[in-house]
Amino acid sequence: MAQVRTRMAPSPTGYFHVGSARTALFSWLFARQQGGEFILRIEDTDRERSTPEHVEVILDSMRWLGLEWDGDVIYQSENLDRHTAAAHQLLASGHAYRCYATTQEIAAARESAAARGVPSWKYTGPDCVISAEEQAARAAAGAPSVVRCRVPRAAGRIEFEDLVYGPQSIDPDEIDDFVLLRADGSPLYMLSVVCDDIDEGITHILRGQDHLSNTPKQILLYQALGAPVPQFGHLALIMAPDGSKLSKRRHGEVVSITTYRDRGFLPEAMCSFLAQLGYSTGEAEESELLTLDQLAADFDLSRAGRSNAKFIYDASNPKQWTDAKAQNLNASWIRSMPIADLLPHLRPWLERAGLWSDDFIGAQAEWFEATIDLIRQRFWTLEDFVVQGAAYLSDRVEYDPAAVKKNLAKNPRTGPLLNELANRFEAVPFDHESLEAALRGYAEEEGVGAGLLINGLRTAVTGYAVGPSAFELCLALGRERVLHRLRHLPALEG
RNA sequence: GGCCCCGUGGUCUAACGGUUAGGAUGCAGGCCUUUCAAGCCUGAGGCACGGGUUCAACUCCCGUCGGGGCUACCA
Repeated sequence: MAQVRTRMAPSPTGYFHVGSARTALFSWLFARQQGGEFILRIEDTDRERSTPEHVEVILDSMRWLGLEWDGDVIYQSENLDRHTAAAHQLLASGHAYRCYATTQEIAAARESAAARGVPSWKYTGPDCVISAEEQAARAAAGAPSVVRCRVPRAAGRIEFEDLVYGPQSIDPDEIDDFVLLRADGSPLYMLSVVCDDIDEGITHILRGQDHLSNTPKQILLYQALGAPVPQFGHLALIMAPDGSKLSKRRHGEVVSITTYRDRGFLPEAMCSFLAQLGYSTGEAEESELLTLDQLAADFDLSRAGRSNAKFIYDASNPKQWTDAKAQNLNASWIRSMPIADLLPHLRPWLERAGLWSDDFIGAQAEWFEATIDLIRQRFWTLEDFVVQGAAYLSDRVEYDPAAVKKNLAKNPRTGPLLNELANRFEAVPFDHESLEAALRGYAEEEGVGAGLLINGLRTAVTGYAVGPSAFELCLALGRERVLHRLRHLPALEG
């Protein structure tokens, strides 16, 4: 039994599409589950778009997601000679032929067929548009020609078993004698993919459902080339909220994997989200927070859905910039994963924001971890650690205007009360019980609700209206910072 | 237009001939009360439609409608 080998074959477009990421994920999981290999091939034959930068985006995205590939990255552009050689082999074996009809002539034939009421005209042979004599004349005159695949129309329907969609059966008369080589001799996608997949020994091809109707043509090519036909598995597509195809052009950054990385997503969250789009993790799974290893362990293509999944977001609402479920999963991962696993993801963010200290993994490690654990319970992205988190990890406080207004500025007494609260805090042991007793006692003394001071305290020392329990966070912040911030409140306009 | 694929609450999904159609997310309300984009509880919300087959259909068949893909000398 040959070893399973899957591949991901993206073309460098300048971004890595979430749908591509999902295909890559499924291919990776399948290979992993089968104990096989997963290959990455860059389909860089479109010179315009294939810049090194564009390739890097793909590699970065794949690495970030944790989808490491086996062996070196393969570049399709390096195999072009083999693709044209394959076309010549097909020409020699009679599986392909030269076509001298021009695109205009073919279009005209198609139109007139439509005018005659022929529902679907196909290019079905060398002389279906121009006569054999004319072909010979053009050949003799050295006219340009393309190489077309000779679709075996008498061989009956083309059949295959799709790993996701089940049995497929296509009438060859529904397929044109498709072009293999352009007039300039360059190979087309249909030929190139098949050649590369044969060369790389790909056994299972998982890709978007948009390739389902290309499959019969490719099967024909495998057969004509005398190669074993791999197994195909097509994955339902990810659609935009309005049901249209998700595209960078129309839908923007939300479709790009690097956006998620840059906005503080955890790759684990992205993978578990992608895995749940159009796929159901087994009933045995209690949690939706599955790691790649857990996902791979019982990966089963039969649980892949056949209907397209919508990706719901609202570009006009900052809180819904991407799918709510994705955000929820990210928050869940951030809040529940072992601190030790979270740290490697968090550290670069803190470093970039100038919030990192080596003491966090040294002298202050215990405090640091406890603090992270405390504040992450209400965080949604890694970015939260450097915005709201700054107040806990440094002397920097970012005051949220709405919070200041609500908890500090609204009641004119708040400021002075908090200033005095600093003195009360200074006079007692710095522990939860003492602080709470001091605050409540002071509130009673002044005839104000404890809530006024508690909420004011939270905003004064963290900058935000929401966060952990006020006393707990004071302990995390430490005596000096709390006292200092209570004595140096932000400007209270309005 | 032709060929192909799909159709369970807003969204992601479970149930594969007999369930009060389950879960998640989102939404609404409540609790907590010192906050909430936290936590806990409750609630509203679904089998696209019409025919069959069957004692019995979300589950099987046909049709309709709806959505999507492909239909290039793009990938």
